[in-house]
Amino acid sequence: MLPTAKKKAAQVAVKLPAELTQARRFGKTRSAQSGALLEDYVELIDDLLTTNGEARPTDVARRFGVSHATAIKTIVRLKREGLATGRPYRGVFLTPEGQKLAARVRARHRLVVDVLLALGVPAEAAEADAEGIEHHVSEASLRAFAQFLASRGQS
Amino acid sequence: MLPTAKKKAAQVAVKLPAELTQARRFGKTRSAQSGALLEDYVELIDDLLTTNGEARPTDVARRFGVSHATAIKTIVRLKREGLATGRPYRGVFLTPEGQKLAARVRARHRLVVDVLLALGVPAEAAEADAEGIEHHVSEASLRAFAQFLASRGQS
DNA sequence: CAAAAAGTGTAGCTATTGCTACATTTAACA
DNA sequence: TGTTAAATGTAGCAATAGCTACACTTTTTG
Repeated sequence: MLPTAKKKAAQVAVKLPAELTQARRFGKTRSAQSGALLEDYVELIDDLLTTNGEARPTDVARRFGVSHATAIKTIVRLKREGLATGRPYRGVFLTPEGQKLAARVRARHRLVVDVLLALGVPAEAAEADAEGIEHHVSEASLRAFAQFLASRGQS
Repeated sequence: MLPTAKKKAAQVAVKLPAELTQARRFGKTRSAQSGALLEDYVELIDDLLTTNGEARPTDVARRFGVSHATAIKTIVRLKREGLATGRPYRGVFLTPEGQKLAARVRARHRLVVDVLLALGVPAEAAEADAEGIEHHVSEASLRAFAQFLASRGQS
C-alpha cells in the first residue's frame, strides 16, 4: 500500500456510485470502438455502391488510407457479422441488415454535421470532427440535436 | 478486377481530392484513439491526486472498470511517454507535462458537456457522451463551442 | 511481531487493427 | 490470344489493450 497518504486516504468515503457510473461509461466508450470501424466501412461501401455501382476492396482501402490487405480483412469481418456479402474477386455488397445500418449511420452523420455547423464550426472542421464524434452520440443526444435544429430552423 | 461493372466504372473520374481528404480524416481519427486512452488516464490520475492526495493503480483500475494489471500496464506507458512518474509501490504522479495535459483535457471535457447541455441533452447522457466525444473535437470546434456558449449566456 | 490482507508488479494469453510480402485471379491490351 | 498489369486474397509480424494467474511488497491487525 501507499505509505505517503497513510490509512486515511484509503477510506475515501463511500463513493461507490460515482465509480460504478464512470466504469460503466468507460467500458461502453471502449467497446464502442470496434463497432465504429464496421460502421465506417458499411457507410463507405454503401456510398461506393450508390455512386459507382460497385464497391471494391481497393477503393475502400484508398478512401480510408489503409492498405488493401487491411481493408479486405475488415470486409471479411463484415461478412462474418452478416453485414456484407460477395464472392471472391467479385466485389462487396451489403446485406439488408448492412443497408439498414448504413442508412442509420448516414442519418446520424448528417445530424452531427448539421449541429456542428449550427454551432458555428467551420465546414471543414465540422466534417472532420463528425467522423470521430458520430460514434459516441447516444440516442438521447440525437433526439436533442434534432429538436435543437428544428427549433432553430423555425426561428 | 470486377467484371460486373466493366471498364467504365474503373475510371470514376478524378475524385482524388475527396479521397485524400477522407483518408486524412480517417487516419487522424484512428490514430487519435491511442491518445484518447492516455488522456483519460491523465485526467483521472489528476483527479485522484487532487481529491485523495494520492493516485494508486488499484483506484484507477476500479474507476475505469478494468483489471489492475491493465491499469498498471497503461501507467507504465504513461511513464514511458513522460506524462507520469513514481517509484514502484509508491503511487503515480504527473510530470509537469502530464499536468498541462490534464488541465487541457479537463477544460475540453467541461466545454463539451456544457455544449451538450445547452443543446438540450439530458445531464446523464451529456456526461456519458462527452466521455467519447471529447477526444474527437478539434481546436476549431472548441473555439466555436466557447463562442456559442458565451453568446448564449449573454442572451 | 507475526500472520493475513491488500496492493503492486510480471508473465503470458487473446483479439483487434494496422502493416509488408507473396501468391493467385481477373481484366486490359498489344 | 497471350502477356502484362491490376486487383484480390493469404500469411505472418507488430503494437495496443484487455484478461487471468502467479509472485512479491507493504500495510494492517490479531
